[in-house]
Amino acid sequence: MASSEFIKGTLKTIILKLLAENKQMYGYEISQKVEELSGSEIKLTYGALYPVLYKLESEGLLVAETEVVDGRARKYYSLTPQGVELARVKVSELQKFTETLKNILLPAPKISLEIWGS
Amino acid sequence: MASSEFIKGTLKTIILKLLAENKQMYGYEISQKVEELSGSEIKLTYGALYPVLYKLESEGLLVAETEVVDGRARKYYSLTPQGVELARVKVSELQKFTETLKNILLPAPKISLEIWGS
DNA sequence: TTTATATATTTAAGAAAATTATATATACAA
DNA sequence: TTGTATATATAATTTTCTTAAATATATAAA
Repeated sequence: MASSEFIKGTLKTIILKLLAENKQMYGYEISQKVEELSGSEIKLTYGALYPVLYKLESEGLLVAETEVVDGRARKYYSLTPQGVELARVKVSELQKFTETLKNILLPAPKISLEIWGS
Repeated sequence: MASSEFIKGTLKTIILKLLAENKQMYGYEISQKVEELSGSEIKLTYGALYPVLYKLESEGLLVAETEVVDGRARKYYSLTPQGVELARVKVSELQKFTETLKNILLPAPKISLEIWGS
């Protein structure tokens, strides 16, 4: 599983957003969903995904519930009220950040004196 | 100097972009420019900025030239041809990534059966 | 039947990247 | 002489991610 170098710092927010949207998801499902939504551009590594889930759980932002489906164990995660609120804040912050980034990455405005002079 | 957690992974690209745009900049100037362009949202820490500049230099992506201005030393950096090319590629990749992120962060489309049924 | 593929979680080891903190040095204004 | 702004450098630490490997089940193909 390869991934874009740019996810760094955004992973937690992406996970919170997906859980806010879907109420209940398991780890594997989250990684599939991110791949789908990104047109295969972003592929979460499990080594990154699961530790983030455990950390969010330890911080009381989500709760886990294990179920056995088709003979395989699945751990469903869902946001606590604090998790819902953090998702709201983080998504908003990240949206603002991407707007800022856009401004920085915009081609430099080439102000031509000839326009002003003509 | 505090900073948004989201810069992680984008710092190198931001620096390359600014240098591609301005031909010649020194470290302090880069940090000021990022603060200005981001409306003070992003504040680079020097502990992050300078090591990135040294690494880019060691990779042959930029060259440094020290000048003394007003009794203080300044190190001006400018891109090599390889640096110019990498800036082009990285900016393009990051723009694509922000578009992808936007799609993920978009509020979930709420498809109502009632619309289809009415 | 055994091989490959897909599903699903866990975790260790290491690398990369950033934060925090500190040091050094000059100019200038209060 | 004190504080603020300018300017670079770097060490120590922490965070975060990648890479890799282990475990386990279901199912389809060969």
